Amino acid sequence: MPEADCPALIADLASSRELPRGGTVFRLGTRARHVYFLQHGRVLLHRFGPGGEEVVIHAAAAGEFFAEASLHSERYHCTATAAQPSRVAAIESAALRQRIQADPAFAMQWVETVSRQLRRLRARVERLSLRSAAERVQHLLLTEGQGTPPAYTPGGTLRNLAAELGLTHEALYRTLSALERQGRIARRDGRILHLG
Amino acid sequence: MPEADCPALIADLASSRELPRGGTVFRLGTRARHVYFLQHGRVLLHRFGPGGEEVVIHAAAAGEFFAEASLHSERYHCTATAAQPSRVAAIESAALRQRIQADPAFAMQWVETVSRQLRRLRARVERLSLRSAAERVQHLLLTEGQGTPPAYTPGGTLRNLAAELGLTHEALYRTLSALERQGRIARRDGRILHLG
DNA sequence: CGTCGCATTGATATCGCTCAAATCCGGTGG
DNA sequence: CCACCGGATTTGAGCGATATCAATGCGACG
Repeated sequence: MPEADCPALIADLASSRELPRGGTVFRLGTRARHVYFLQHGRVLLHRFGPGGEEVVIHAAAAGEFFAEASLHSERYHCTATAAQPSRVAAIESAALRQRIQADPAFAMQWVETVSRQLRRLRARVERLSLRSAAERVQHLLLTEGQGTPPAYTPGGTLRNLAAELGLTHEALYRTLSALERQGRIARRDGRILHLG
Repeated sequence: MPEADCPALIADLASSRELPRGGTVFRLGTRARHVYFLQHGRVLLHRFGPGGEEVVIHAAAAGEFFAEASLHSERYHCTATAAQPSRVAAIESAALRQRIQADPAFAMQWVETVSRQLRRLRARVERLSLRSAAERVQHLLLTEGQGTPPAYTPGGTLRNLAAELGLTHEALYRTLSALERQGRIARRDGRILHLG
């Protein structure tokens, strides 16, 4: 099971909380006291439409911060619940805000943390805008791959990867097989290599 | 033509530059001297694969910052070119970094700017992960709509909206018609209303 | 050893893409 | 004022890629 430590940056401000499946991290309308870091599991941020339909705004994955907006907002604008048994680190917004204002070097690091996420997310949006499964896979390899030829190591299972690519797992399996048959990618011990 | 002013926050650090279609904003590997704000037009951030295939990492839209990462990076990791005649405001990274470190209130505002983008982008990723066109439209209305019932006003044309939703314009037109026929949405003077 | 989840492959249905054409609209120039 | 043009909007027909449903093998784990 992947277990991500809260970045050293703010480890001293964080306190961990364990949540069962379905557990609530925070609720819409309550005071925004904490920013969170997901150590493991899966947390959904969602809202409800007028008719009661659930709308997922963000599915946080292990190793990510979420609800950073509570730094700048009085109350939460959505509800967060655990879709799986999860462990979250809660960081007091006030303390974090305080430190950003008091420690310039820390402020830069926090900006960097957020900016990096932004960049990755933009690449992901671009990837999801591609129409074909093969294009999405190749975009992933070329933007997230390391070394030459670009090699990508899925963080979790291929099923998870499929979800991240906006595909069903069946579609991803088939696409990988097809690309491999065409000699455009290769798979070795869990990694995916991009060839010409 | 939409013309976005550079946020007052940093207007005094910015200097505008006009670009023809195809003009280069910055190139891969050159020194990361500026962060940019796109006033109007369209700028593509892209990289090239081993075989020379272009990979678009981000398509910046009017009113957005781009290349914020140059605050934390020595060199640009991609190339940016104008896909249309565009106007960009260039903000010196060094000056911006300087101000973040010297002015705590400014630092908080910059963090807020970036965090807000992050939140919107996450919602967009979630939206693009939905399989059906109707679901994407309703997600858009419920997450980006204002008032009750939620009303959404497209920034540009429906064609542009279709691209943002990862659909062809034909698919979007048909989906809107179908939803309207089913009484789930209504369209009045350019706005789209979500009903039940 | 049974169960559970992941990986994989097959068959079929469906939704959205592609190509095509008609209309509308604002702007432009004669 | 009108003819013309380009781009947006809208609707149609057909096809293909991906979702969906289904089944199997496999490894981990209790």
